[in-house]
Amino acid sequence: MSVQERKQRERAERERLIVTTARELAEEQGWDAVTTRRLAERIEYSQPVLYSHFRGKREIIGAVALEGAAELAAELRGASAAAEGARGRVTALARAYLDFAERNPAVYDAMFQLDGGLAFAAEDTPEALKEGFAALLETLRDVAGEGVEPGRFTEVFWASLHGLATLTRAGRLPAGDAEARVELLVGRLAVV
Amino acid sequence: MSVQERKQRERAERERLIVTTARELAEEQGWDAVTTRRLAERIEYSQPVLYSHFRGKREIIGAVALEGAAELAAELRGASAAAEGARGRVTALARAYLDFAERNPAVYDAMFQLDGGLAFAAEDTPEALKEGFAALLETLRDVAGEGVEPGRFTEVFWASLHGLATLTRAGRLPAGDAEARVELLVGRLAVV
DNA sequence: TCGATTGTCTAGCGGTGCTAGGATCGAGGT
DNA sequence: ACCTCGATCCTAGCACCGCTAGACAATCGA
Repeated sequence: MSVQERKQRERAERERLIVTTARELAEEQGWDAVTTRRLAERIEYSQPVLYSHFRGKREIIGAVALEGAAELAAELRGASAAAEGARGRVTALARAYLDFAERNPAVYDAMFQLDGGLAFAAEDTPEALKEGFAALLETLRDVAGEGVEPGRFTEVFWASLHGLATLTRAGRLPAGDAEARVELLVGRLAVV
Repeated sequence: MSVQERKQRERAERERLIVTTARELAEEQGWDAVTTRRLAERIEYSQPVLYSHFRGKREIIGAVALEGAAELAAELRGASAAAEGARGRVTALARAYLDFAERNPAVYDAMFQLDGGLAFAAEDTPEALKEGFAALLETLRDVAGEGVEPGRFTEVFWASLHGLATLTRAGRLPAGDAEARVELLVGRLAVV
């Protein structure tokens, strides 16, 4: 059965190749440039092989989004763990979130702007997405304040970060004062 | 010169027709359904006439966005003016903003999610967009708090609203608790 | 060694945004 | 009243998109 195992492994590797290539291409030239033809050319296969791994382009975006969600969750946890004090952890968390969005705009788009066919806030929400929310919740629960549900507080805090991330990147907010906005946001929302 | 005037008027009317039809179609079936062919068919002209009014689809989206921005600014001013007290005005403002986004999802997308080719936070930012920001600023300056630049506070507040609006509509946040989130956000951000 | 299965490709479908070039029509001058 | 000519609009088509059917080659089990 070693042959089948090898084939299965090669197949899995190719699937990884597709996802990472899609991500690279998206980061390089934006998601508009990620066409099935270009993607196929980059991985040096024909278009139809993409459809033997994924149902369509949407699912490829979803795979990139999932990969990104896992990374984001890990970075958030790392940033929070490295900081001191409740307030310090929250600030580090917010910085890490915005930093991730800025360093991986295409991945961030795949997660939150584009339709990757992923379910949110539902039963069949993929584990990686729940992990991301959980990573936020763990740190934010300490600063939610009296009588405020940690989950709800996390939603609001997350939404604010998301708004800052998207508006900044779209040029809707002046790029320079990002740090000042974070300070203001954390200072007001977090109850120390 | 009456003939030329009539033609000019008819041309302006047709341009209005294009924009309102694009908006209708987008609200009905989403922006993906707004193709130049469908749009042309609805206004009962051929495709190329669209390009005699707009440089391309992007500019049509931009025109819808501009129209929406003017409406949003007016609604925000109205809501704020109808409420009592600094805190009450801010809450009314936030509700009005989120309400607009929910009632006009396609227009909101045109303004903030899609590329309408509009400049933000720059010199050549269209008047309607500045008006929208100004409408927020007028009410929010009263609750920015000591030593906080009203403009920066408005940016943060706006970003939070934007995050709530987009995440809620994309199903990323549970739909039911919108009001509770607004209360929490306003209660924390606004300094009364 | 041979049939079956698996894997991959070529070619093509209907759709997209956008444009070139020809037909039509009406205003203005003679 | 007619004719010219410019503005206006449409037909047809380009290159590209996501996606798929069907032909073909390679590999496996008997």
